[in-house]
Amino acid sequence: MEKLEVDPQSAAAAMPKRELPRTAKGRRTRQAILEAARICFDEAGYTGTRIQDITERAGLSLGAFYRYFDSRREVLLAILAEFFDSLYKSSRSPWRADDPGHSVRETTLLYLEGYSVNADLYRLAYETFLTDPDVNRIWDDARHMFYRRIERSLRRGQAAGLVRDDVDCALSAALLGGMAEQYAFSAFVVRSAGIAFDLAKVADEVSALWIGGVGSGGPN
Amino acid sequence: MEKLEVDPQSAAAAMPKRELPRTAKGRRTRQAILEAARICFDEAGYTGTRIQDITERAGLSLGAFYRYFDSRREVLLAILAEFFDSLYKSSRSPWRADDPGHSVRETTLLYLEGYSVNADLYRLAYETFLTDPDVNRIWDDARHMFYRRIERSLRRGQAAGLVRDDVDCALSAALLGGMAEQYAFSAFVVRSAGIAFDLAKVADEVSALWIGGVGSGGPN
Amino acid sequence: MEKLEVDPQSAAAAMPKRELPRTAKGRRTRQAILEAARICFDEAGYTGTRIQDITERAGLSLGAFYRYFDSRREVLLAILAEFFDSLYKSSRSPWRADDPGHSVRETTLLYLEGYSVNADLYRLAYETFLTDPDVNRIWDDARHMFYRRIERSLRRGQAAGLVRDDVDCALSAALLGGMAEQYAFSAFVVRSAGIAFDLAKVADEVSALWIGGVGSGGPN
Amino acid sequence: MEKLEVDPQSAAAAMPKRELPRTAKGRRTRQAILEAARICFDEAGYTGTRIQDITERAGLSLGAFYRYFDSRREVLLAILAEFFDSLYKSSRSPWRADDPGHSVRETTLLYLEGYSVNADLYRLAYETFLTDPDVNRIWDDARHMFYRRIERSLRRGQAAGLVRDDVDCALSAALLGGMAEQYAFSAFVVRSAGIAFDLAKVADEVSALWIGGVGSGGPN
DNA sequence: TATGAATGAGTGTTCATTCAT
DNA sequence: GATGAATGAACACTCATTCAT
Repeated sequence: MEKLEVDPQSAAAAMPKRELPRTAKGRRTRQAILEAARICFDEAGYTGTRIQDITERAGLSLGAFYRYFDSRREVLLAILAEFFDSLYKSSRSPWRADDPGHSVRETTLLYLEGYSVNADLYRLAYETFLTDPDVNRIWDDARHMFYRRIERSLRRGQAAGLVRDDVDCALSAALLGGMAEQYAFSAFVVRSAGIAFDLAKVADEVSALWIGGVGSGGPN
Repeated sequence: MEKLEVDPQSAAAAMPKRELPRTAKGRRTRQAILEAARICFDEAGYTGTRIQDITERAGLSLGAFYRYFDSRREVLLAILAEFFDSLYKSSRSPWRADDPGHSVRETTLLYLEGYSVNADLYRLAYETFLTDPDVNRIWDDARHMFYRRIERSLRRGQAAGLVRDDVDCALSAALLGGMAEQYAFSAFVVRSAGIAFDLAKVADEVSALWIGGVGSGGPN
Repeated sequence: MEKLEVDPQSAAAAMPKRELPRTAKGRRTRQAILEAARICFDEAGYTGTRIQDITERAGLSLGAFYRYFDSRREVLLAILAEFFDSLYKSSRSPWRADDPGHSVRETTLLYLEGYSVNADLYRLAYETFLTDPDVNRIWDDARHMFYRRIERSLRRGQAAGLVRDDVDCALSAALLGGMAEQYAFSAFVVRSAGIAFDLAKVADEVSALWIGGVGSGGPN
Repeated sequence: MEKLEVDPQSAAAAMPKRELPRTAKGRRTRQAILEAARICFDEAGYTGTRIQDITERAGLSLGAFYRYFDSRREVLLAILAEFFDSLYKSSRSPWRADDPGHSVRETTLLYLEGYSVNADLYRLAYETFLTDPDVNRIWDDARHMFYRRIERSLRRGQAAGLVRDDVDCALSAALLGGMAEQYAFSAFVVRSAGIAFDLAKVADEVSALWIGGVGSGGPN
């Protein structure tokens, strides 16, 4: 049943792939460019990064870039596509039906920690999604995969009598999921001074709000 | 007591003010530039808008721009500062202590509607806040004013026994407020196909989650 | 009857005209660029001329170029279109029906002299017509206007019994016209050492071949 | 007497020869490059062809090119030199002194057909002769060999009383030869829509103009 | 002999900004 | 106040050529 999540329209699949370099040296160079680009984007932002900045950091000449990518944008997409793709794959935490609160806490904590570690990529996505339809799409796909997982949990909860019947699972999933997402945004992207809590505490609070918010008041 | 909200660091106040034009004609021209810029930013994004695009749309020569602004960025800040400033002033909906659910619903709906109407400005903020510290600051200020209002409500609720005592009001305020904000983001900025609900229904659901999430189960 | 020659598809008319500069200064600058370009193209060829060469020779900064033209190619077309257009207008030498030999000599001499004076533009055309369809077209149009004039003369000659009836006027016009054109090509474009005759002598010989070649042997 | 035609300055002889590859495989590769280049030049023009285009079409790596040629220009010269050299050798059609008209017709037709078959190479020559002195020279040499053959015929004609004594043989040869050359240019290089006659008919008309143009009116 | 990775000078083009009118 | 011409730094991208394997 989980197979439905293997979206054939997945992020990476949609890229206009230029075939990978044949030699090992070429593959190493391509990788070096990607890594250098990620660092440059993090330091100076996407707009603030020139192609030459990337190649310089990678210890390459300017021209080398164009053997592997057509444009700065293509690097951006390669980086983000791979990242969002990895989210598809890695977002598997076991769900304990007997203890939803624990599961929510666990999932939320993992999510926040993952976000924190990759905050530079989220920042990159925020900087570019408005002007790049492809970024917008692959990111939104990832987001909805995340929401759909919550939605399925809510439905299971309704079936088990743990979740109120009047809850609209799709909408609530977006709202509940958005809670953690927006928190991460404020904390790790905006880096707002006003939002600096311990992640475990945040996960606890999210879990409490969630359970209370949708819970039937029945056995939880 | 509301005086605390009159932030001396308020958005508009922080702008490096060039004094307004003396003549009425000058003021009209300045305004025309601002309006043209907002349209251009909406159509082509901030990065995609050249100063000449703005003056052309305003029916002016390129040189005219520099009589009123030093740079495109200054226009951006003038537009966003004024907008976020207006949020400070307009966000006053009466709070009915006897019916928190109604108040949350009402406030949320107003928020979403206001977001929807000014979605172009939120988009503009999303495009620029990462590369422009001033945008980041004035936007984050506005956001926290919003969160602090929620926080105060929660504290009042705790005092009245309506809100569980173990709720961390500051954190929960951010989480609950973020729920609506993230929804608006998905719906009006990302314009995600997967997020298209009736705003009233969203407000209802937000209210339900909210009340359930923090409610003491006592008289609500 | 001559109005038929006013080809509405004329060269200059087909150009994607960017409107001329409004101010006198602007018009002078545009003209300076055209003149500088013509010299550069003459000295270094079209391919050997960089846009910066043009602006430097015109005493302008590089950026100035783009206020008046979108590309080097546009300058090329402006120069050649105007030139071939002027050929349309200037190619009017009176025809003396009583002395065709004289008329041919006269017309040929004018043609060769005009070619010689503008040899740089013909060279420019030869360098570019194969890669630029517009150059090919406007030049071919000019050439055929030239051929059609000969064709009309031949038809008049046939009507007057001066030209053999079995002469195919259209084909012969191209062949006879081509004689002078190819001579000019060798002499002024190729600058072949083997082709250096006095132009008056060439005109004489062309006339003799022409009259003999198509003449009926009747009263000429 | 024909020895005069063995031009010691002959085209191919003037090339800065890099010795041919030793192995059979090497010779095949070199030939493959030449053939690929000819096709590329035909399809995209000389300017529009990159060295990589050539090697790709030849099924080789980019680096392979430099084992056989130093530059794109050298390939160009190799192709054109060989072609114009072959013209030297092949342009031998028997001359029937008793029937000059037939001979002219025959020679002209062969010339036009040969031009038509190798139109791509003539186009290549037209694209490059202005910027490449070597192309200019080897082509002009070929052209003048062609003219000199006509000139000799005219002299023989004068000796035989078939050609008017006042004809300047050298000049007339260029003019008469130019007639066919210019026709071929219009038809096969410019590909002008206005010039599409049957080649046999063109040869007929050329012959008629030629005989009439220089003929003494004596026994022809 | 052949490969394909790497180089870097060269050039077109954009666009914020200044300035004379 | 307004115009539009002029500037020039900045950057993307190309491609002939070299070289290690």
